[in-house]
Amino acid sequence: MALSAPANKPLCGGDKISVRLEQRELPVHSPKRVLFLDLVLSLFRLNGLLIAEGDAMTKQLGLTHARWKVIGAIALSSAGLTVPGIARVLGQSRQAVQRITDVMVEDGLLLYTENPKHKRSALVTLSEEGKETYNLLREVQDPWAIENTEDIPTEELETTLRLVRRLIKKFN
Amino acid sequence: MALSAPANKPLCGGDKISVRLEQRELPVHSPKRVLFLDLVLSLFRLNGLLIAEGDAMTKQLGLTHARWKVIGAIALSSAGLTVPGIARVLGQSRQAVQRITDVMVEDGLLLYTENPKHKRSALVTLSEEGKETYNLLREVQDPWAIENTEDIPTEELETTLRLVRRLIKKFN
DNA sequence: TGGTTAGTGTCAGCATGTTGTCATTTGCAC
DNA sequence: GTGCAAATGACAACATGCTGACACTAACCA
Repeated sequence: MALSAPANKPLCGGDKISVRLEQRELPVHSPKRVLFLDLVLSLFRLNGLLIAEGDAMTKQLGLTHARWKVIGAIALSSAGLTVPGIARVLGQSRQAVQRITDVMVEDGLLLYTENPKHKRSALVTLSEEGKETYNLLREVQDPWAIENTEDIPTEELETTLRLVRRLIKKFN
Repeated sequence: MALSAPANKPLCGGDKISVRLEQRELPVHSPKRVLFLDLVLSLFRLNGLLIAEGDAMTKQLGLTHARWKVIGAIALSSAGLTVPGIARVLGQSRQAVQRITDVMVEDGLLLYTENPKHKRSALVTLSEEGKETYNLLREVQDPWAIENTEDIPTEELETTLRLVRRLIKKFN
């Protein structure tokens, strides 16, 4: 096995090794089933790659993927979000989000502000520093998004997004 | 916020809360860019949901997502895989895979067998118990795959898979 | 009003994954 | 054959995420 991946980077296939869903020792099923399982496996890989992309992209900003996800969620919400609210948006446990936001408040990126609708559950907002960071995030994220979509037809993006949303709804 | 998610489950939105990529305080960009960022966020959520699905599906088998990913990768490889090989297939670091396989060997699911091509790097194979587990895995996975695709046109699955693969190649 | 149910904060334990580091082995070019 | 770069194994530190548990608060209904 002579591959050229750096020793400590996630080794993200795509080189000589590629997995196809072969049918071995088990009866063949519908091609759609194979298609779907193949898609699921590919989604796992794409997820990892996207996180790696984001981390590389935001390393200079001192962000990690957990952090820019939170910043993005807050920045995109018009109404204001609580910790469990962010968790719902990101599809994670509230405990996981709580831990991240606690550290980010300590680091001065976020603020807990009073929530008129709930005495205990504070609203999480961007501090001035957090807003600046978000703007910097946008500055690297936008060119990245544009660059990666310029050769992809809008219709394909729409079809994919629709299917992904459909699956999300299904598993929700 | 009156939601009905169990207290300790990943709170996977989709209910009243939905994030749309609004443009606030920043110039509007191409709709494609918004589409793409929306897709990325959705993929994060779908990834979490798929893992949760898989975990729920395989809980009775005593598997976790890290484990059925490994079992699946080994079962689908015709040539035999080393630890770094599995890592490449799954798009993860070899260290992470090594830890999982070590435990799975201890648990009797996997075997390290001699690798004629490499003195130090053993081939990871399924033990008898591992093969049984894989068959059980297939028994729950296949109906799941069929159930979740019966109302989705094959062409959409193909378009999505193609796009996902394209992105994988791009980030690889 | 009082009670029940759901949502939230908090702490702890554990599983997973990345990165860094270093020694050792392989493979390849010379 | 030698030497070097890449691959691998091994260990450690750290970030992230899930689950369980328990107390407290909010919301809702009879």
